[in-house]
Amino acid sequence: MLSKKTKYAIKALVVLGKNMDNPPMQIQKIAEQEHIPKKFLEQILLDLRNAGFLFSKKGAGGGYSLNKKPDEIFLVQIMRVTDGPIAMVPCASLNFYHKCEECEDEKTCGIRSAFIEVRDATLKVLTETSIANIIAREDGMKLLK
Amino acid sequence: MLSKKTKYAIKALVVLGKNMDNPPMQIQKIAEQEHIPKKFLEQILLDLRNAGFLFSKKGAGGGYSLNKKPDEIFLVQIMRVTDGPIAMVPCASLNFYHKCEECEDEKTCGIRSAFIEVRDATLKVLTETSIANIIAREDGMKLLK
DNA sequence: AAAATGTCTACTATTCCTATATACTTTATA
DNA sequence: TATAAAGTATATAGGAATAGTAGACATTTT
Repeated sequence: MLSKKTKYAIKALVVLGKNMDNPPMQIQKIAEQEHIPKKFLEQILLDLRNAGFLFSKKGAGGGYSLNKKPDEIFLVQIMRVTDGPIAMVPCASLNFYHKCEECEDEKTCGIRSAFIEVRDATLKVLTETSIANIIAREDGMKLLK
Repeated sequence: MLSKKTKYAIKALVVLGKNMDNPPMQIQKIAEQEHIPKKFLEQILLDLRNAGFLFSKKGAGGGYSLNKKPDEIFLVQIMRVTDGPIAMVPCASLNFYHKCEECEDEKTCGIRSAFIEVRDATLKVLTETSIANIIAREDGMKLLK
């Protein structure tokens, strides 16, 4: 399961992706609109900003906006910042690898091998899905209603 | 990430899958062989037994053996017993669905839509990979060494 | 100067995971 | 039939991670 932190992060990025043509949006407003606890969201937006996804402006009329184009921000990037590894076992992780203490021989571990496949299948979707893509999905689904 | 519980569960099933032609194997022996805390493993094996994967025999000469053929036990089934949902967001789960409290309209949620795709990609591998398959991988990798 | 915003650090509460403890039941066999 | 060798079952403790809160601070606009 995603942490709520990651889910909120994606939600915020989607909102800001929809807000591209407007002035920066305040934490307060995002929090209300998406029903996210404001103080929690503050921290999350800060992380996203420090990771380079967001631009922030202080003071009156300030707020947050995307620092990249919505089609240049992918789920996999967000998740690695907020949740860490994508893989389901540490020994199958590309970016957060570490050895399973109990494992005798990783090289011939069938479980690891299987979960590398899982990782690759997951990664394919996560690296292909951008904020722009999510917005497009929503536009599509709203039309169908 | 998988819980250790699930990882240990899979390890135990693999060991027992390799032990098909022999008498039942004791918790103690599995625990030692796989470096799993014995008391923790007891609970896990009990869950697997109650879920129908294992057959157990009490008393001297007792132990655990598989209750199904290794090619009839799939990762997805094990994970659902020990960890629960496969999906990364509750609203995208097939077997453990529940609504995201903060979500306004699930029907047009692009995040949900994307994570249903992730779920399906993950599920494809997990439903195709059996204990027998994992054992076959290990045999294959050992030959290559 | 005052108000509106984001920044930063620390703290707390809660939940979940991992593991352990203890008492009990069943079975084999000496 | 007594004893030892297993599994069964439930409770609980400790720790780590997650979720959320508080408060003081910094910057910018008006």
